[in-house]
Amino acid sequence: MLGVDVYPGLALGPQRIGDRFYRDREPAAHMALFPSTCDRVSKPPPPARLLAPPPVLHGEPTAQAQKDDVKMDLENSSLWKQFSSVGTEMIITKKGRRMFPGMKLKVSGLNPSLRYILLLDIIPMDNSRYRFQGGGWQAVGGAEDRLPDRVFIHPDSPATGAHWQSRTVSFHYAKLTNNTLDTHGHIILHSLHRYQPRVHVIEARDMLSWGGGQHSFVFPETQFITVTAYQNSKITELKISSNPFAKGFREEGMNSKKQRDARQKRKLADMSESVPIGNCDPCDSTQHHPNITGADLQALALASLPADPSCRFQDTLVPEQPLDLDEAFMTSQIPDISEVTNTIIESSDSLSEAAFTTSFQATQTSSPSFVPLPQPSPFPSDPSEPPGDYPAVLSSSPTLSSTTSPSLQQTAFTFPTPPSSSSSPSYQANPELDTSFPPCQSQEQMSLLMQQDDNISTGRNSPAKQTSEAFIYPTNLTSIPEPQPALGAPPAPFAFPAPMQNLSFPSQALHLSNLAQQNQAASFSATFPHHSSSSLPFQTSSCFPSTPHPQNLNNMAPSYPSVELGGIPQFSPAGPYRSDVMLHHPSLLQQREPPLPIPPATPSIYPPFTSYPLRLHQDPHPSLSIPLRPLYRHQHPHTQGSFLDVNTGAVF
DNA sequence: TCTGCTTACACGTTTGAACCGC
DNA sequence: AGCGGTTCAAACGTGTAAGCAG
Repeated sequence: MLGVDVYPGLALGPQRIGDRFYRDREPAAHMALFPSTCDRVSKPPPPARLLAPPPVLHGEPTAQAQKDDVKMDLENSSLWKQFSSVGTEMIITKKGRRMFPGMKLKVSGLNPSLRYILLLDIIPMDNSRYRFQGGGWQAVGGAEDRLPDRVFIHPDSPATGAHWQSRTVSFHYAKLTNNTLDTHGHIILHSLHRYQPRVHVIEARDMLSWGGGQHSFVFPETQFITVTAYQNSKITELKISSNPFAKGFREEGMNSKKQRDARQKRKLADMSESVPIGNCDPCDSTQHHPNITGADLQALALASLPADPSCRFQDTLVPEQPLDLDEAFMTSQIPDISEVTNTIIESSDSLSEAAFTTSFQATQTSSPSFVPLPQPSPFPSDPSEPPGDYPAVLSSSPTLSSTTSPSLQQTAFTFPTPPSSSSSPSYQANPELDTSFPPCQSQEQMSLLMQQDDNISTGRNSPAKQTSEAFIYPTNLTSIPEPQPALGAPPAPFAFPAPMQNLSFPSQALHLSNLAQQNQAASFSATFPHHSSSSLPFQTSSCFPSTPHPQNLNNMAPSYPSVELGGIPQFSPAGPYRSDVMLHHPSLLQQREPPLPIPPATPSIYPPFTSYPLRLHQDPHPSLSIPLRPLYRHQHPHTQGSFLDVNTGAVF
């Protein structure tokens, strides 16, 4: 829908033709699975029937909620927060570049016997393009057109809940590229844009009824700005110090600047062949500075980091965007039909969808723009001083949108709600976060920090203290203005299990819709300062939203329509933090409350994003996928994950 | 001239095949 | 023959810097 419905140009572009199954490192395994884009363009897909908006749970989770209380922790959260405190940059290259830090996750709450598919997708944070100016990132214009949406399917998918919960789930094989013609299936992003990764857990009950439940997780500290070359030297230092592949660039490494300079000098000397190389070269790597150690240099690098751990990225709400998953593709990923079917556990009461969104908290500013950062002092005098943070880019924070779909009128609003301390101990005051980067943090301390991170990954430490749980917000889903069938249209040719009766099954391949340019419902946004009050329970967490204080709620970005907050109980300032889970269940369809009043539209320099749920689609011709599934598995016994072009089909 | 992107480069890490011993 | 451990080389990942394009 992105390419076809929203960006027709993309659908017809040359990159569409090349989209095929692709397995990384084995480009020979290209297979056409879905009809060509042109074919699908000529044949409008069946309408998508959306999941009902989930009920917002208040208070203690219900028994139903507990039953499917899927949680996800970001295990290397502390590392992410280090980068986020500076302003994470991700290199994107034509050939594709891995993310660093990677997404290391711990999943819990899954049904051990059910199968799940884990996906990673990356969505733009706003409609802005950024430039690094004055030591900070500044929005300098409108974003480029949205590129083909692709998702990365974890190579273990589908696997049982027991499998996912027994280990750390890592998406480090996922690659980012700026090549719009990429045929490797890497996730295509624009340079100098701001993105937010999302992780989706999709239940795959069996071949024909996957998608019984769905959970999406967003970790605000993982948002980043894409670059082709690092702009912020602090990010470079952090990457070099923490990425094992970049060890060569550390001070003690052979590819350090000192060593490189020495090599270059030697090279020049060899070329001249006239000047003998002596041992007195001050840049020679064989000479050491006895008083400067690697720890000192690293400490100096760390000291230059801002003392305040707050995120460099401000807290724009992550726009919910749908990930339409075509069953034809998803089932093609299931290697053993019988095995899957044997594991079916009919649970008609299980949730069918849960959406979790979150946002970075915002500073106390009404500026909707991303202004230059003040240069952080390497030796801050007052740790409590509000950080020189990025003012918020409040593209959709929070959003309130509704659609006028004749068949399913739904309302969605998204707002930050930090989890409760009881359910998310990782949000407790964390000394590690509090101290952030002491000016003279030693290498030993840093190593310990890293080790803690490793311990988290290996489960040696209590994740409750070391990990960051995904923010879970009560989020109603926005109905996607899919093409609706004409009245009296024939019913769908397939009957699905009860939990899927309210799903839509267009013929589109696995599809991540971008509705940013569709008719948008009104949105409102607000800032959620994270250092506004010492009484806020989560102020010590660098990247966590703070309580939506009424004053701050009133301090909304002027470019966004206002909303009557009193009509939204979740904005009650007295409300405690808690992680709410939204469940989609057919039985709740009839219990939907009327949509919230749409705030009056006001001029906005940042077009608000529509709130996008993760949508499940079922191919009306599932047989297409059957022969390809075992074929794929046989050809790719050692999978490293699958990339999927959600517009045209799967690429591995 | 400036900004952003591509490419070659050198280095370190990862991975898997080959080899060896039990 | 099978298994486990070690070694080694190729592939891969990384940041840097020069060069190019707009």
